[in-house]
Amino acid sequence: MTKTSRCALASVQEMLTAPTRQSEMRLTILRGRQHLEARFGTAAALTLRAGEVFGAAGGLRSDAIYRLQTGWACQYRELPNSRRAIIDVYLPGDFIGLDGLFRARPLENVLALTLVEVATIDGDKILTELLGCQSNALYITWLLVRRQQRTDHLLTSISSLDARGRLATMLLDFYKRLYARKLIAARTYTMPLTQQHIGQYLGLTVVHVNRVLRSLRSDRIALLEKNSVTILDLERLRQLAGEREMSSNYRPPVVDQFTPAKDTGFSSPPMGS
Amino acid sequence: MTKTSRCALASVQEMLTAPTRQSEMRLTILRGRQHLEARFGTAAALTLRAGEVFGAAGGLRSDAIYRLQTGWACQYRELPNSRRAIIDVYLPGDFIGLDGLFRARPLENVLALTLVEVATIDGDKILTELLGCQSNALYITWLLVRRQQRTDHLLTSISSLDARGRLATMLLDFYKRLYARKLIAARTYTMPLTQQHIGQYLGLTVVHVNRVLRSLRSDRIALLEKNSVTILDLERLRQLAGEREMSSNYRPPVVDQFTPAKDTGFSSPPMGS
DNA sequence: CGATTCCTTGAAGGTTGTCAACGTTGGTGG
DNA sequence: CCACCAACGTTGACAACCTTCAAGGAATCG
Repeated sequence: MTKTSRCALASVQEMLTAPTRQSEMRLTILRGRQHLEARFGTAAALTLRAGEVFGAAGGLRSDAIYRLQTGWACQYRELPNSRRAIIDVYLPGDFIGLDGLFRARPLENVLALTLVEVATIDGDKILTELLGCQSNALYITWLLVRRQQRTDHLLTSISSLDARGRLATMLLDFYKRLYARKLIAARTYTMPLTQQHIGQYLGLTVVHVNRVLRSLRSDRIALLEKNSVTILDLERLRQLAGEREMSSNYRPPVVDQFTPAKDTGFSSPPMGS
Repeated sequence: MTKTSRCALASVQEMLTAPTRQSEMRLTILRGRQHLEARFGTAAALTLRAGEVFGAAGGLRSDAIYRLQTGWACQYRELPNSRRAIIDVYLPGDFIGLDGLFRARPLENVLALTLVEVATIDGDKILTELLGCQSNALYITWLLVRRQQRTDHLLTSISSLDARGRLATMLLDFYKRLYARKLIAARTYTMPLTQQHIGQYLGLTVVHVNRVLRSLRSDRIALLEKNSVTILDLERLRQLAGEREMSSNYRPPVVDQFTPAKDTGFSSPPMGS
């Protein structure tokens, strides 16, 4: 623990960097995940129909925490315009409302996109309590950072790609997230967003979303019909989304280390052609 | 302090809502803030010139935490396009790199926009350590949520407003943030972003930013020249930004409760005409 | 003083939004 | 079972917004 011993190790750590140092942190985070899992395991489950708003139903307190067990949901913001912007889409396994400490009212702006089952941890100061334990705090921080990264990604996509690129990003994104949780195995998935929703998510009009989807279809890149997405040409989709070309030594980022999947093991979707 | 007395107060708390219940949490968070302040007080200060990238200079570890003491900085993302999207702008007083736990390398994508002074807390597992204390964890969570809210706001603005609206949002935003920290008192402030940066921040081209700025000037709404912003017609600026009209009982949101300002007291800018 | 970066302006063309109309689907009640 | 309705999807024409290309002016720094 002396200053000198740490310095002596510095160069070694430099070379090993992440793997070793992270491994102990990983264990701590995993403990946090297990703890939160256990909490949600015994939690009251709530069912919402498509179109219902979280917090409107049920006497939920302002700082409840949710975990989406099945179904999709989204968070939105409204402008006096009567426009609506969708800022995040939640998939099965996602946590919702971790920012609840700083809300005044119950979650008003989260919408069920399908029939949805949510586990709810209610309580007056639940977050404060959870943050009292280091491993929980680490896990919650990790979850908040994940959410931030999703938003940053969407923001980048919207502010620097055209409609085609944004659509490609979105389709790819859902694919990766679903795959990482073992919710799909092939390049097809059901996506309950309506074209209206897609427009609100990507900052486009319904009409234009429709046009671009058609062009993606006619170019045999991707297919969306009846809530079902099929990726036909992954490589071109990635190009459109502005992702870097794959080199031989490319290692896809591990995106979902700490979200429990149906099956443990690898967590990156097959990206090869 | 008995359970019954708290229950008896429940209905009263309902009416007062936030103030009372939050007050104890506020104290905890404030302890966290003081703790972090103290940490940064003794921290090494680093100086960067405009255009320099954080983490490039100095042997900073991957999970260092920064606090911007003076100057502006921004965080960006790059696309293979060779395009660049600015996803957040940091003002004096802001913390940078709290998501560092989950980075592999030192902060590469934060750029000094001016001459910048940053206090740095370096160390192998500094975040893990900080999260071990409840009040720190609460404060850090609060900071992460603030950052998320900024991003959400920007995202909403970009995805549902035209260029005029986005510019208005940005000008208003900086105004509010600077005002809340007592860094300005009037409706004028210096803003070191170049029009190129503004374009990258709002998803527009330089040329168009220039044109829209000109139109805002000729409509006597706002003025930007030589890194100096002057808000001429606050009410119209707010309308453009899509903010709700002010009603008589409108209470502006308190945005910056826990960031130390030059002076304690109120923290919402004057919004009246 | 040159060189670089930033700002400014015009003209042309592409992308996206608006408006309007119609087709399709799914649910509901007679 | 059919008629109806509402929500969603689809298509065309046109206008508005924004980008691209190009070139010149202004400011800043060595």
